[in-house]
Amino acid sequence: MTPENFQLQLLAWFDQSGRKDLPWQHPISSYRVWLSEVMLQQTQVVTVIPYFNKFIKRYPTVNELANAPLDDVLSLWAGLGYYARARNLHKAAKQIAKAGFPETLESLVDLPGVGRSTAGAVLSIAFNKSHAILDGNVRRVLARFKLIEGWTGGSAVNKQLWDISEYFTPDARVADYTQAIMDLGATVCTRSKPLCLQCPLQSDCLALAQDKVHLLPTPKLSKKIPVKQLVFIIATNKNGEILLEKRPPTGIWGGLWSLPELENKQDVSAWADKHQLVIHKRTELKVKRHTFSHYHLDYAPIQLIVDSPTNNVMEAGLRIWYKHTQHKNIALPAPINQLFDEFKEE
DNA sequence: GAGGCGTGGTG
DNA sequence: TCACCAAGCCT
Repeated sequence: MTPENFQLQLLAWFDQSGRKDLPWQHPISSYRVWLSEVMLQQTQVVTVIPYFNKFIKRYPTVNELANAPLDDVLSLWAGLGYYARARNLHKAAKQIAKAGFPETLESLVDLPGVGRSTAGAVLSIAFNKSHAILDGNVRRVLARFKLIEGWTGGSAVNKQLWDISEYFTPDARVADYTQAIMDLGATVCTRSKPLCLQCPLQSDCLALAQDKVHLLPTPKLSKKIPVKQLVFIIATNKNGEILLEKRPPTGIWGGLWSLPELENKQDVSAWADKHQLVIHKRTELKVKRHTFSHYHLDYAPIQLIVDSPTNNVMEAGLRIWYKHTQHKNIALPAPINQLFDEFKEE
């Protein structure tokens, strides 16, 4: 199938069945497309929509995002995951505010958090410039259409797919084309139960012809992920406030606020002594599991009712007493938020 | 190249 | 309950 034919079929399908009412499509701007593409990294559309709307409401322009404190940005991002994206977004916004919005592949990839595929998406969708993308949807569509076997993350297969993606990317109507091929992957050429009978490319799809659609793209060999254990301290003072700690700027939940952590529950009293807290009551809650992409976390919440001396100066900026029943404008990891929600019900 | 980095939905 | 998955990027 020629690229022209491929594009024609895809665009005709898009005009009929593509998604044209996503929040970042009205209106289209470089800032809105960039923001949405970063949020959509490894994240589904339905999850992103409310976060995108919150961000646009709070930060209508990139300048307002650039001038916001990182803590505020993280608090809006809380729950969306992969928090390096928020930290990079903020850093990139500052660069854009100073130097203007980049309009070339090289300058876009220079932004933190923007790789080749995100850059291609911004250039094609926001500027209608002819650049290819290779996200999960496009990988799946192209791997099937051209019957490319082998894990698509491997360098050889990866290069092959980029070449194919560039080969099919048109000069005209690139914005629609890019949206079209992603939409096709998201709604027709899905990982499980693909709707091949509705596909505009079915007549030339090699995987369909050989009945190998369900085998492609080849999944990565899965490894067993480890289990880590720790104790979360829920220390509540007489004002009903809970002690929170600021996490390091990088690593898991980087830059967010979380509960103090201990390796095991024998360390609780030593921990309390260290922070000059007198324990009045101690309750061990049921162990729960939170699963990350790369490990399981089995955490045992231990609730402590404590007295803390007046003027108990916490390390500046790294510890706070937090009223979880009130304002929520603080960045908490999802499982911590869930834990607090359970408390509120009582 | 391989591993770190979230979360919620699904079968 | 559990493995797997979804619009990747960075080190």
